[in-house]
Amino acid sequence: MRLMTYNSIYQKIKISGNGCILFSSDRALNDQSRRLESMTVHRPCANGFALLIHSMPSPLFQPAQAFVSRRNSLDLLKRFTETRNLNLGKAINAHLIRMFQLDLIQANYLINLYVKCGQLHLARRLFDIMPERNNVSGNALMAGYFHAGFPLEALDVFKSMDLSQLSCGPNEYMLTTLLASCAEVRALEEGQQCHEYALKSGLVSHSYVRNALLHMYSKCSGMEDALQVFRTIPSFDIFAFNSIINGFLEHGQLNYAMEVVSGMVKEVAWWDHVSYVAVLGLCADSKDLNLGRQIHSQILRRGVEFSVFVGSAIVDMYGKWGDVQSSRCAFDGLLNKNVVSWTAVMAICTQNGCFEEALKLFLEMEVVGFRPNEFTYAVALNACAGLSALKNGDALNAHAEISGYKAHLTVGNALINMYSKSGSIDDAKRVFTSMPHHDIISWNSIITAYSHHGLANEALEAFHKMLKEEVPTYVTFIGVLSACGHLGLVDEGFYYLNHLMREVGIRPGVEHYTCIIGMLCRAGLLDEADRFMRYTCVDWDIVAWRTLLSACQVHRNYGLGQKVGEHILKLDPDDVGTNILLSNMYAKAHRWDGVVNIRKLMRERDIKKEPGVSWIQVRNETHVFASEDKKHPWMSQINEKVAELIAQIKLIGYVPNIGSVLHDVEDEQKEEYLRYHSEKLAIAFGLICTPPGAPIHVMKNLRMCDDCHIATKLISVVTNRKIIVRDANRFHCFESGICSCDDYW
DNA sequence: GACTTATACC
Repeated sequence: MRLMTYNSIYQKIKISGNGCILFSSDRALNDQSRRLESMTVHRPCANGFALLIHSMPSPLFQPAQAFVSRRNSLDLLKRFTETRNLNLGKAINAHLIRMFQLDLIQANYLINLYVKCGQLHLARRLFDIMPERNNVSGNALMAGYFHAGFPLEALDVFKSMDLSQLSCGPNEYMLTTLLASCAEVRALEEGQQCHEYALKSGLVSHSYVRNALLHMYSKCSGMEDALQVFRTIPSFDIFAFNSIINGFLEHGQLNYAMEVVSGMVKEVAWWDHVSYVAVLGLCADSKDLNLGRQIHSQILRRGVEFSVFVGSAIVDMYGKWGDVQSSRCAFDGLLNKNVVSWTAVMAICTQNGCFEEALKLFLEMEVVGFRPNEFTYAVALNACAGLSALKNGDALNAHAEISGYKAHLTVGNALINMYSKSGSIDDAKRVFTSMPHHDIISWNSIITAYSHHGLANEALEAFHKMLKEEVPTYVTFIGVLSACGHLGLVDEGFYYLNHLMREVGIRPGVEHYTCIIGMLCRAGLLDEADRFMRYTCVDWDIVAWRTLLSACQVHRNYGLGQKVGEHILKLDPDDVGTNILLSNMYAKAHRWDGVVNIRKLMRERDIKKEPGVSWIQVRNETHVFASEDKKHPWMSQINEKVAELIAQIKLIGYVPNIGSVLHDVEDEQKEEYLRYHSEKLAIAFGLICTPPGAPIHVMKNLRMCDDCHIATKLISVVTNRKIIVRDANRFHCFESGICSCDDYW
């Protein structure tokens, strides 16, 4: 009877091609056999094995004789690896150890199983206690580390291995993994050693090894080395072509990438979805709309595997062309979405200024159950930065902290940017100091942040600290030179421009030269700035000229201002900013004929001044105020507050700047107009809605007007509040009657 | 016997 049952179980499992396990306890046998008999045919092996193995620790079920044939154990391990069945894999592991059956091959199978189930620590533990290891054991673990994003650990495993254990040197598998890890950590020297070994051992003729070599060189060194390997490939190899295109793409050598693609066109039957991803990326970067659309339709026509990779690449391509609509459309049509495609579409929205849309997508993504990753947080924070949405940014900060992503560099960097653009320089600084590591982006972000907030000394101090750790970049010097401008450090500015930049090999661009113009202007050296612009061989843009014009307005140098203004209007007669600046300048000089003239020209050319709008976030809601806006539900309270504030600040010297009002009306009415400037309304609303002492953050789409600037300084005194206004140009931090811009903006 | 290469979001 007992034997029959054994046999029937054995046969059943054997017939289905699985394992064979025999136990001796009567009860166990009866129980198990009954359960085994009733098993469904679909997963007899897994269930049967689980029942038997799981019963083993119980004293009732002591196996008198448990047996898994070696062949069967390997079959089971293979199956459990394919189905990622960690528990049964562990059970076999326990069983084999108990039976003193665990040999090298089985252990290698197990390492692979643990690796594939994402249990690197288990793989590692097994690896460490193995009495004997070979190429396969090492490589299974190394590949595990590599794929999990720990290439350094993969290299460490290799270094820690006693190579005499390998009967021969590393085989083609291990060499491939080694090269891939070197590529990832940009270890050129080690990669070259691998190359030498590959040549000596003859493994270089192996296509995997060759492709890994090619990829390693394209990552760690120039494309020349990669091409040398590429030329040794005897026949068309899609892997190699894909790697070469991606290499050129990463090095920004788009023309070469395009050449390779042209060469691939006749082999188009062999393209795989990675090729499509690469070519779509090329079309995105080179703005080749024609080819991009062709490729997109070809993908649809040929029914190319529409992986998340291909989908995200299409979303990204349309977005990089600035076509948010098509990008969004492509995204909505994706059948396979993942965090990356969601993040891609959010990034596209953010890059094209659709910040609210990006934040909406972030919420939607969570609703449908995708967890954001570090890139998602970075993108969402950038969207907040674009909106100066401090509250949302704060919430995201907490969110990222809870989910453990705050420790990532990209998130830290995005937080610095968000806090800085939202007017909270203290928080930006706090994030920067609390970060365990800084990269060049972190440094650039904090330097630029200090600069924008007028904290030029801090910016330069950070810059000098940075020089001890990192090599400055193009962006670094924009922050540094604008800091020099704030401090009036003309000599230092020129030193950085002419010497330090050359020393580190950065060619100054128009942004740097514009900082120099700003610096000269700020120091009152308007004629020098004008001369510098006329005699330096720089492709000056409108922004640069407007910097000079704006300075003429501030310094009341109307003669030069008129000359510069006319020059700009020759370049672009429709430039709104210039027209407004000129008209303000004429108004300041009481040159009403000039004002009327500009307004007439603007009317004729149908140039409309963007209406002034200010906004403020209170308790997660954004309240928008336009000038002379009467729509806000709290308007009567706001008006009352404005009147109260004006009365208070008049006592300490406020005189309404009615000279700046262009309307052809009585002075009293002009004063009335000034009261309804959008920033005053937003500030008053902020004061009503926030507790005493809380800082007020207001954003404005245009440059803050002179009258509001004076008024806000005084309001910061009478209310004892810090008021931070981000206008079109910069931040103004009003505190105790002083503004961080030193009245120059 | 088992283990290996390239791709999308910052």
